[in-house]
Amino acid sequence: MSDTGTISRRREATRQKLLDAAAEVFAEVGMDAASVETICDAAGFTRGAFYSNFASKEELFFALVGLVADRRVRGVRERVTALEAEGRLDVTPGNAVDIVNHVLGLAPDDRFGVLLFNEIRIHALRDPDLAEAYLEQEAATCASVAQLLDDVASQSGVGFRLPTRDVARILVTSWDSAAVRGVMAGLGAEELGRHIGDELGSIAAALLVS
Amino acid sequence: MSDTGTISRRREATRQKLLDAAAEVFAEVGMDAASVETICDAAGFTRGAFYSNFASKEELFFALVGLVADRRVRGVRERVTALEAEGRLDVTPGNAVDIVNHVLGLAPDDRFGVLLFNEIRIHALRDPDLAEAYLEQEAATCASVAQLLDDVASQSGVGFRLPTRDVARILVTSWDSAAVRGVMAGLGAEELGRHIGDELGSIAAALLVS
DNA sequence: GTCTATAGGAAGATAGAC
DNA sequence: GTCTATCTTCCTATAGAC
Repeated sequence: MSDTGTISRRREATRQKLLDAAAEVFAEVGMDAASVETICDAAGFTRGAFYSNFASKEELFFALVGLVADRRVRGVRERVTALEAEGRLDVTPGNAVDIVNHVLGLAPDDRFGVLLFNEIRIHALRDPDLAEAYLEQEAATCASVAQLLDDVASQSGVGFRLPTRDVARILVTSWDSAAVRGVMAGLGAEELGRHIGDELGSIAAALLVS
Repeated sequence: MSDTGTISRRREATRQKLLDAAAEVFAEVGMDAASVETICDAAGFTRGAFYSNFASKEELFFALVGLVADRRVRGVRERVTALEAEGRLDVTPGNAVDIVNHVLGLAPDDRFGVLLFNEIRIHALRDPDLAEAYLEQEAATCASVAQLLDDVASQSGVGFRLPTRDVARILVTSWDSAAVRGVMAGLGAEELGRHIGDELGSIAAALLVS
């Protein structure tokens, strides 16, 4: 049992290292341009270990998409719950941005996350299975944000010009497109965060009604 | 001179066929997964003709990006000019959508355009040269839409809750994200158009103030 | 200008050693 | 479980025929 556990754990660690390395490589050059060997080099293994853990590059990509989607949904959910647990939330045109930014915050400040996310997106556009996972993840994210907006609105006595569900969708998609523009413009981490904040700020302000 | 002209024209036609075929293949499987041979097959040529016209797959991709960006910018500009030339424009929460939809309308209804556009986008995220072209194209598109919004606002005596430049950006990016969601959901041409219209409609309505 | 033929290399995947 | 060796396939790019 100790043996099985150890073996299993080592295998799991290898798998994880391969997934992490793949995430980086996929983000940097894209899934199609990434060779299995490059991924293995980055993870510190050879192709033998790779094929002992994954049937193919595609299978690894699918697994990775599941992980990323899960992490994002769970992360947003946790941060929303944490914020709500803190008690009363003041919302103003000013800090609404920070709140959304913080809640979505999975890599708002780094190029890597944006690249990986958009790599997944383009493949989801072509593959029905991935599309389903992508849409589900986005819907879950928006639902969490909408819940936060509801909560914040009732506590602060403010309202929105649209159903919170729609507001959430606008904020989430605007966040993404602002991040894309920021990365393309070559912004660094902190500039990227500020840039996204600015864009979301004006939108949130316009949709808020007190 | 007739000979030179003919040869030149034939060459140009071949180039164009290759570019069209490449657009389709790139949209369908992505630039990295697309082989030169697949593109040639789709265009009705062999690789010899390909390399006589382009130095590499990358060069063709760059040329294609330029074409697509140009066509989009010019198309939007022309439709805006045409609309303004028609004279007075009534804008209401209802038809604002149709106007934007029509103006952006380069392939609002087909999967192909959305795929190609997003394929360009992901590569622009990784290549500074492409990024510049992409951002320039987006800025030009937004500027045209903003100009239309200005015009429409002054003629209809309505206003927006944000600078028209920001409104334009929100509409353009929302249009894109709605299109992506629509394609992922497997919507057909007419459904896709309606879906985008619905999403933009509520946003436009919320940002409009009379 | 376009085609056929081919060189040369890269990448996915497997089999067996350790 | 991981590594080395290898098979096989596919692709880019070129050279020369037509």
